[in-house]
Order: sequence, then structure tokens, then C-alpha cells
Amino acid sequence: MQTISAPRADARTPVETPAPLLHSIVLDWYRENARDLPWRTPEASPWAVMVSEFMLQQTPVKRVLPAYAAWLERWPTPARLAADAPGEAVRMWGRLGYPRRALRLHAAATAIVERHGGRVPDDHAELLALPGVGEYTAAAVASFAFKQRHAVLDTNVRRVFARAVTGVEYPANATTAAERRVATGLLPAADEVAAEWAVAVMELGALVCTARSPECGGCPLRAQCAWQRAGCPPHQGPARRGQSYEGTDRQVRGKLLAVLRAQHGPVPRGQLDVVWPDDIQRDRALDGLVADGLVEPLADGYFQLPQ
DNA sequence: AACTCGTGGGT
DNA sequence: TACCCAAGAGT
Repeated sequence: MQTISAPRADARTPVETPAPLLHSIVLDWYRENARDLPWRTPEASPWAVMVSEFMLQQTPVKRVLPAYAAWLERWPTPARLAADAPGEAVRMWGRLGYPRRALRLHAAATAIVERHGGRVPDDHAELLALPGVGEYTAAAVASFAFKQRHAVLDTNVRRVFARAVTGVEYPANATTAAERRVATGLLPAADEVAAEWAVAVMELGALVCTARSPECGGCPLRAQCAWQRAGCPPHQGPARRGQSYEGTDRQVRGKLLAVLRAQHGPVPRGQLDVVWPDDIQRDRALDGLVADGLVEPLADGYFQLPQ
């Protein structure tokens, strides 16, 4: 039986919690404390779940909520999005950040229409083959939208397992094979239970077992948590590389794209030149946007969102 | 495997 | 105030 275990000085008394007990603890907690999120309602279509997952890649729930509602109002199906220009997706993306996600979501909608008759596929491999869908998103859509049994390893789940199972404060920078083994080993046998377990562990990480200041006092796993039993040792090793932003190409790209989003139709270069004083860096950023397909160059020094 | 890619809120 | 961090993906 899969168990949760913590290192103990006395090897004769290992601390192990049977997986079924863990499941009931976390599922009971979830049923009491889950947030009411629109993509979790029974009415949420697989497409709605997919839209939420794209938006939630590196963007907090609070900022996704209004964008999610507006997006689905305008494009309730993949076919409706695919019928519009990719630039409209970039415009609707607004200030969610990482606008390439908007482009990829549009490309995914197009692929869904072309390859799957306009319906979001329920097969994990077919999901994974869609633009912008990686290991996490494929598992998330298969689990949340189709109630399948998959290890869903996002930053929240990885942190919960790092602490509760492995006994360290933070997981490694990239997902490891060991983490996949832990997650798979703890997966409940039944599909629907596994799907609820996945969202429940994620919610625990989002609300209680948070990165900065976890509320261990209110954690249902406190008695079983390996990190807690080890005395909450602080993270060892190099800190995660800070993502500096001020003065980077990313900031310039953001400013350029903001001008293009606000404008309907072609924008003369002069309107872009004013957002950043350094010609070299501004040109590099604009070239990058064009290379990424986020901006279309026109004749006579005009630019627009991709048509 | 390390790096890039936005934006805003929490501490 | 300066960080840190957020349901990652692609290269």
C-alpha cells in the first residue's frame, strides 16, 4: 500500500499514513473549503476548463476571473475562437501577461476544429499534442474536464508533496521523475476520486500550504506532514533565480503590445517609438514580437496585431 | 538544462 | 521598499 512517510531517527517506528486515510483527510477538507470557481461548476465545458487552464498558467486566480468570463462570452466554443483573427485573441488577453498564451490558445482552438471536429479531445496524448498544452495542462484538462485519473503536478501540488511527503520546504525547480512517482503512487484507484483528489491537493496548496507563509496551524495534514515532523527545516540550496523585469526586453515588449492592443488597425512606427527610448532594445523587442507572431509588420512602417 | 516570456498583488 | 510569487510551455 502506498503510504506517506517521514524520516525518523528511530527506524523502528516509521511514521506512515495509509493513502486512503490521506485521501479522506484531503477530500473532506476540500469539500468544506473549496472556492467557488466558475471553471469547477458542472456547467463548465471542457473548452471552458481549457481556457481557464491557459489563463492560469502563471497568472493568479483573481486576475483570471474577469478575463475568463469575457473570453467565454465572446468565444463559447473552439470553433468560434478559430473563426476570429489571432490578433483578436491577443487583444482580448488584455493584461494577463505572457500574451503568447493567447496565440497558443487560438492555435489550439484551430487544431481542435481541424483534428477533433471542434470538440476538445479527452485523450491525454491528443491534448498534449495541442499548442500551449504541456504536461500539466494535458493532465489538468483530462482530470478536471473528463474526470480521468492523472497525476496533476502544478506548483501547488508539487509544494504540498514536497512538504507533506518528502519533508522539504520547496520542490526542485523542475518536475522530477521522483515527484511523478510520488504523485502517481498516491493517486486514488477510481477515476472520479482521483480527479477530485487532484483538485483537492491543488486547492490545499493554494489556500493553506502556500509558498510564502503556510498556515500550518489550519492544515488538515499537519499531523501527517513530513516537513512538520522534521521541524520545518528551511529550504537548502540556491534560491530560485529572481525574475528581474525592470529594463528587460519583456518590459519593452509589454509596452509595445499595449499600444497595439489599444489601437484597432495599423499603427505607425512613431507611436511605438515613444514607449521606449533605447532604439536598439526597442527594435530588438519589436523584432521578437514579430518573430513570435504577436505582431504583423506592414508596408511603410506600420504594424498591427496578427490578422 | 537553463532561459525566455508579462503583469500585478502580497509581504 | 524591493523583492517574491503566481493552476507553465517552448526552445
